[in-house]
Amino acid sequence: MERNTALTVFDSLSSGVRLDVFRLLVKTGADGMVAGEIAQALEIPANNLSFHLKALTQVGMLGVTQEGRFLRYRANIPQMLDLIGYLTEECCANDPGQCATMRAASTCDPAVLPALATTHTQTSGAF
Amino acid sequence: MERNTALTVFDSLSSGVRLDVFRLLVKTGADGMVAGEIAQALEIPANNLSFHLKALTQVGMLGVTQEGRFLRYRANIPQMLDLIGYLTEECCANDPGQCATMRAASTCDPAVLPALATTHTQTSGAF
DNA sequence: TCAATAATACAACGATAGTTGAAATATACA
DNA sequence: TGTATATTTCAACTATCGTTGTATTATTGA
Repeated sequence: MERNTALTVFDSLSSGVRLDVFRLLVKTGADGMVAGEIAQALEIPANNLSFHLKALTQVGMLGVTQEGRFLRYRANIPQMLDLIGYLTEECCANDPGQCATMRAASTCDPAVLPALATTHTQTSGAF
Repeated sequence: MERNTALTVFDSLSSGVRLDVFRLLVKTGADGMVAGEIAQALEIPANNLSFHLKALTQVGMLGVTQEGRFLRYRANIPQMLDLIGYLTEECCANDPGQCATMRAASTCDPAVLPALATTHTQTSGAF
């Protein structure tokens, strides 16, 4: 992923409305949701939601398909993964052993995620 | 991770300076870097860098330790993992099979990352 | 103690983002 | 064709962010 893409994506996720929308669509996966359904689920005025859907779509985090007079939005999971890859790039260049527990992150398995916070300890003790 | 924490973290990563700083410190891992080294590496005026270091520290993405008159900054890797977990939460609630290739994301192994973009295809064909 | 260095704090300016209300486009159905 | 619905577009206002220049704090070493 290019630096500027990552910047626009992070910016797109720094709004409460857009973060809620994206996470909702991550959960629905390939099914996606129609704009009206999203507005109803998150209780956001249609025009305001439209503003944020456009922003998310322009940065590539959402895809759209028309269904009659409805617009169906879907999360762009591959781009989300690219973003994660960009952020974690060379994260353990100096000490590969430090990264052992990071391998399991960004998983869909809820059983794996809770363990991360406790198993991954920094050697510096700064936190 | 709480919603508001995720928001402030995403906001902190939506600035070019801060994204560069954080990625640099991710690479140095537990060693971290002194403020002056970061300023030199990224060619950023000291006062401006200080502004962004403070922002990153306040949202918990960086940790600081004093070494004489130097301040050493380190990336908060566990929080980065929490953020990734928050973003990808329940990402495949409806179809666990879709998530198979996502398991490998957020890894430190450079051999794994390039494969993600090609192996993970959406069933919708929207992208 | 005094000078030099590392880093932060403050003030001010210009630029950009988010929300709201009103209007417009486009599709569906009678 | 005409009306209702889904969604977007536009204008305007407020609020917030990032950079720069200047001043300040804190630590080191003579």
